[in-house]
Amino acid sequence: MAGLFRISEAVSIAFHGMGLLAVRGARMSGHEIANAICVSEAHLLKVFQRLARAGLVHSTRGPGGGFEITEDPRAVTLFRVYEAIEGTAECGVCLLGTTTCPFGRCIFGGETERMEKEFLDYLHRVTLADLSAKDEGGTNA
Amino acid sequence: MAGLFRISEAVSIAFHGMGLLAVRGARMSGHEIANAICVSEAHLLKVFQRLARAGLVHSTRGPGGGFEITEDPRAVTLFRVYEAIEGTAECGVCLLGTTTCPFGRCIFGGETERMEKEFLDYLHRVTLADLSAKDEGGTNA
DNA sequence: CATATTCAGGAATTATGGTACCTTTATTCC
DNA sequence: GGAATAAAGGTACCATAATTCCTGAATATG
Ligand code: FES
Ligand code: FES
Repeated sequence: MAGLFRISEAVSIAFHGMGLLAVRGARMSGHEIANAICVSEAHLLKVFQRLARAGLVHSTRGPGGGFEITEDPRAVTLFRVYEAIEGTAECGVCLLGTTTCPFGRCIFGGETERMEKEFLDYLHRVTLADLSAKDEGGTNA
Repeated sequence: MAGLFRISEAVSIAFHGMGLLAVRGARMSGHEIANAICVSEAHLLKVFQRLARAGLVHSTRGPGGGFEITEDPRAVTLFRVYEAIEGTAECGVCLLGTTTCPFGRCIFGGETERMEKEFLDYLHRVTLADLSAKDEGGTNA
């Protein structure tokens, strides 16, 4: 049940919701989105609230309202979505903070840093358009 | 301040503490270890309690007591330390659970799974002895 | 045997993340 | 125009996990 990456349910909801919006290409209400991805509507709403504040989606109130992606999905990286929810993701030098270490240098010797960077690069590279492209049998970076 | 990997402070303490014990090769009290790695003594004690229960260290009470590694450091992988603290670390198929997904297949297309596996492999590969070996030739506290 | 030292275990506290509920805005239909 | 309804915004609450604190038990020492 673990999951080695620090992906909260909130981020997962953001990825899935944004991906869905990108595929549909049309405005959807929070209720619709939550139903489509089988997730708590309350939580999804809160997540999209943050996405809206970050400017990644535009929200419209009232009947017929909902959320729509503001930019071209090809221009929106997963990293921006992640950042909107979790705040800035720095991949530090070490797994622990940079507090004084009993070892001269980091005992992980930069290996973990490299792997973190790899994940970060992935988030930077993949866009919402890539996600929807996957659904059409296409390939992906 | 983020850190992409789900490494709690507890695990970080376990890695550093065990690494230190491996380097020293001698019994150390919780107080000593905590001071050496600049970390809450209360928390370290709690962490080592779990390591003791998992059989990774042997604890001795009373004056002169403390903790010592039970096995050859070359035989103890970081994964076993991680597992002793966090419980079994499964790297699931997707970042979200396996609940119904709006997309036909996982939108991450196995990339994230591969990266999780890579990290897991790293934890399986590196032993406490490797950590101390890194220290040879470097400065140490 | 008294006493100091050190870990064990659980209780209390704090922090985080998720949920429920009420408020505001906008549309639609009389 | 006003009432009713649909939808997002915001706040307060709750659950769970992480951390600290406190008391007790074991062991060495004089
Ligand atoms: S900071 Fe201690 S090992 Fe990296
Ligand atoms: S389960 Fe939905 S994308 Fe992986």
